[in-house]
Amino acid sequence: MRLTTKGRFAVTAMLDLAMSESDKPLTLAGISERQAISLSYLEQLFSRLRKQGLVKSVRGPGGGYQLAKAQHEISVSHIIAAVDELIDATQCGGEENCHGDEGRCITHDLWASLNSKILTYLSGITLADIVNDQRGANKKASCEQSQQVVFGPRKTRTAEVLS
Amino acid sequence: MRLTTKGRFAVTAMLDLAMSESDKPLTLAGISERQAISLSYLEQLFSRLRKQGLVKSVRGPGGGYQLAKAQHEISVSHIIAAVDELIDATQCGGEENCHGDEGRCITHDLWASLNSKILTYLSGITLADIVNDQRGANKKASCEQSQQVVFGPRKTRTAEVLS
DNA sequence: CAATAATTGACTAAATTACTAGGTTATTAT
DNA sequence: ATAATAACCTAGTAATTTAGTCAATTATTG
Repeated sequence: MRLTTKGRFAVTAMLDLAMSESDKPLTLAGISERQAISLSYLEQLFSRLRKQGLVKSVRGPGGGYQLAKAQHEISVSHIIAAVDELIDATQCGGEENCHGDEGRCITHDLWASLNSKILTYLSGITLADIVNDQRGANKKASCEQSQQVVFGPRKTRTAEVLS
Repeated sequence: MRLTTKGRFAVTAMLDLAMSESDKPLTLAGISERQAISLSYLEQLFSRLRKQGLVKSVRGPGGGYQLAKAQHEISVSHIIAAVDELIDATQCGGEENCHGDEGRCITHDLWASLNSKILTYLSGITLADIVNDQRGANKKASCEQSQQVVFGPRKTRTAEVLS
């Protein structure tokens, strides 16, 4: 399980879909504009999301994308796994290079254990959870109050507007 | 908070240190061999880990690295934050592009909220937790506390094996 | 038919990852 | 002292991933 900006884009786009009150499909062009993600990049992401059965598409005028399942059935881990290439956590491949010396793979197992914990955690968070959480605990959503991570040196590299 | 192979390398290397019974420092060459990570790459990672105060170094023969704190004081999020560049979660930079239309930044906030929850979760898992968990000798399950529900109702979905 | 919007594929710049090479210091053992 | 050790540092580089462009095609609607 990786957690990169690519997955963040996908989650953000899916949240955009989830928050739509309309039962009509939303166009990628609209998502692109609202979330400031390039249209072509969204096309790549939604190609994977569709193949994984997370969204369904409607072609032609009035078309677009809709969630293929209920919000509470789509977890964050589903979305991230759909757009990320999956890599094997163990460098040794799991079998071959390990039996030689005993200590070799212990930390691999430790990481795998942690990894599955993270995966379990993220698979327990659905689109419905996030949307409800936001609607309940928020009265005035604006950008100013987006909480920042409080670790390490905050370099506050202000994101350039990369439209 | 990003979760990449780079962070995984760092966590793996720190686990290697954590599992050492010896009170003597461990060399990067040893970690490199045991964990199959290139020595020079480890040097880069440990340079950051040292500057963040997670490890301490001893130079010269018999030297190497040791944890700078107790195992239960070093969380996974500390390690990952130490080696990763931190990026701004909001694309708009926080101010400029947002006030125009209201819907623009809602999902940004949603993501930021999710992001901080992941961070909270990972900061609740320490090296001691992972090592104890692996040794099977844990009755405390200190990860359980941070696993308590932050969102709404949670369906404990078993993690699919995709990593 | 014309406009819309998904779908596909090939291609590219930029960034990040993972690693190599070659040095310099500080410390220990001989 | 000196030689070996191992951290520390700088620069570069190949491979991969990210993020995006461009150009076509296909299906649907009006």
